[in-house]
Amino acid sequence: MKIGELASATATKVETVRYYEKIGLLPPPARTSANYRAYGSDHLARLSFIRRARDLGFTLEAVRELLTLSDDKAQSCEAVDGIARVHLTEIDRKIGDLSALRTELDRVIGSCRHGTVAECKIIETLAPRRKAAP
Amino acid sequence: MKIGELASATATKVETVRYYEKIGLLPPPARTSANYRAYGSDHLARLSFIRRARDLGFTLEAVRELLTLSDDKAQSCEAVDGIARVHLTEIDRKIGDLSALRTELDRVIGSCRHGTVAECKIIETLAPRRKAAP
DNA sequence: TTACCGTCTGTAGTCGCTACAGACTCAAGA
DNA sequence: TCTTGAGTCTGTAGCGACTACAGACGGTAA
Repeated sequence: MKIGELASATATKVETVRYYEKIGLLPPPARTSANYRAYGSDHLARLSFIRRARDLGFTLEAVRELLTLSDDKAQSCEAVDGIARVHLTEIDRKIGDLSALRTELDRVIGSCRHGTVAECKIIETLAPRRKAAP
Repeated sequence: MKIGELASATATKVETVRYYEKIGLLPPPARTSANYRAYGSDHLARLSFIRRARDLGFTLEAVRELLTLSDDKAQSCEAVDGIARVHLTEIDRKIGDLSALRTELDRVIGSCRHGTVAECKIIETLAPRRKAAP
């Protein structure tokens, strides 16, 4: 299959496929006589793996590790589990951060009395001239 | 005050302060005879504003808008409120995405039977050879 | 044949910094 | 006085994960 077909089969942009090849995540495929990339089902499987892992928020570096690990079928999957767990912890941290942020931003917005900028509580919160009431 | 003082007063790195100047977010300050940047309280206030807005997750472009708006004190603060609300929506979207991701990743990890990679459910989920049971 | 895709390579841009390299200025201690 | 060491200067390159071109070539249908 050609790069465009592979790309649409995996919901990836053509440029991204070439990028993955460039950084060594996807092996260089054979070429047609016209120098077009010719992919097989192994490429499709590998790219699907990459995209799925990316969708789950793994970094490309983590994806690279997962790919290496998945190549050694006899090995214990502890390392795989470890990577996933680290990633889960990271996601929990991000959710926590964003939730705190949300609360704060909500408070800031809630204080808006829709007057002029001079009396805008949002601006005031961002740039406290004097200490705001606690 | 010198750049290092300004930086530590706002919990910013020196390089970041210079970066903000370069992209026009912070006006170029006066210079000492030794060509050191010499900041005043206006710079401190403006950088504090920037940092606070950044802490709340606004992009630099949004910060730029907020700064422009906050300069016109007579104007209605509707635009300010609007930017904040758009940002809040964005945060809600991110939290939703991450939560869905968390559920999915948790499911994937929960399926790990700690065997070999060949039978690893995590890898299997990422690279479904055949359709997995629903 | 002409139009219009798709593909090729290579490079530069995105965001928000961060990390150098190599030169300077300044203040304090021996 | 000399010498450290820390701070500052400019400029450039790097990060992650793409994305967007430019300019050339290939393939196909009307």
